[in-house]
Amino acid sequence: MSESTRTILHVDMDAFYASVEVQRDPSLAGRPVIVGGSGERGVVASCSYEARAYGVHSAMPSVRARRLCPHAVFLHGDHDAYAATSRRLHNVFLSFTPLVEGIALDEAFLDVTGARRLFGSGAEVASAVRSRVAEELGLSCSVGVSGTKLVAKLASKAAKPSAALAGPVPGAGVVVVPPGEEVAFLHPLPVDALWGVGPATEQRLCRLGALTVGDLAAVPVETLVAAVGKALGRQLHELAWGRDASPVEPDRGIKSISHEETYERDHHDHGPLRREMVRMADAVAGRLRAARLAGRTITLKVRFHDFSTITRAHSVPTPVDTAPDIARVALALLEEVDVSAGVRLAGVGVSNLVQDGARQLSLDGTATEPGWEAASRAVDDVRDRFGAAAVGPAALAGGRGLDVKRRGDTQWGPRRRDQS
DNA sequence: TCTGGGGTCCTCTCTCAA
DNA sequence: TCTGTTGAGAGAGGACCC
Repeated sequence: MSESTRTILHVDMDAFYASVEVQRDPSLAGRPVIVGGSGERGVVASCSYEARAYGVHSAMPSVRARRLCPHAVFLHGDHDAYAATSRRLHNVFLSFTPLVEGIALDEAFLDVTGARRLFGSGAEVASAVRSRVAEELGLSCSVGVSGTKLVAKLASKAAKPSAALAGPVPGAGVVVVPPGEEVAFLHPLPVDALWGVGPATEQRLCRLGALTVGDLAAVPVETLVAAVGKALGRQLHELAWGRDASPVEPDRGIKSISHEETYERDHHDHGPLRREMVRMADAVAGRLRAARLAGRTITLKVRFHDFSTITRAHSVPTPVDTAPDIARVALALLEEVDVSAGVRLAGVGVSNLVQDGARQLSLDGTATEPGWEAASRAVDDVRDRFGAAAVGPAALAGGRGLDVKRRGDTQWGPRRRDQS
């Protein structure tokens, strides 16, 4: 099927986390709501359009958001609730097409090329999706329609509501960029609208005189490659001319699983960081087993007081999925790092993943630490029945106790001390 | 303004083996 | 046996995305 005949939707929920919170507590409707980390090192994950009217936006430090909008309702967020809503959303999408590629909890690409006979034109499918999301979830979304993923995504952005002090101004809801009009749609946009252009690349493109996508399209591909590298240079050249044949991929496998945490106060000794390694290894191991995965490469991440960040990785011969196996490597890597300057963030990740059943046996015919595997499954069973804090590594007993971090618990930075 | 957490991908460098 | 080349793989870090 040729690229021009594809019909791709990009569906993007409007202020997703904040909207779910308003749904859970209707008294928040019409008020500025900010979801994110509440501590001094937290950031905004999502905010309502009422908060955006004061200049608040996602990824903004919470301290600054509080200054801009002191009367806002600050919520720490509930990842599990957002994930549950996201699953219902995904089911709505699947009722239109099996070709659904989730990008995040609140957005997805849908290839509805095969659904047009049943549901009508791209614009009609988009309207139907919006209506179904509103009916079944009580939430609003914006939809972009085009023949390519990039343009569909930019179109959904153009369809969004906007913020104003008098209240949110509704957007178009659906924006369609018909075949043949992609270049005219793209060229007036700033270069950072393109995938792969962040602050660093934008600077380099600026030096070439490319401020808009149209400017960029006029730059010879060899010049682009020399400026930003082979892969990105070629990709930007194609995107600037509206060429993007990347398919909607429903099953993009997980490549890595990691856990990291920013601390309210810097750590200057190995002691507390060793406990953190054990705690995070336990959390990562639990998620690996839940996904029936194991991994060979364990990576330690450390961010220092001055925000400089290092990673140290080590690969083991046999894929692992138990906390002791992961912690052993992470602790060995940690010992090689001088932490005296102050560590604001530490993290543990596992990559080079294989399906649990595909794990190879070591030379003596056994997987690593068979005893730990049985113990880990038992821990999973206990946690399924009694909660994450019911059981944990002995090394964590006392102190912070069995405060085993699960995904999303401190997703947006440390909490304020006056919050539990 | 002072920067979270969870990811992916790319590039560069180094090492090791053929 | 020694040296040079080449390619693969691992590790580190940067950039980007949501």
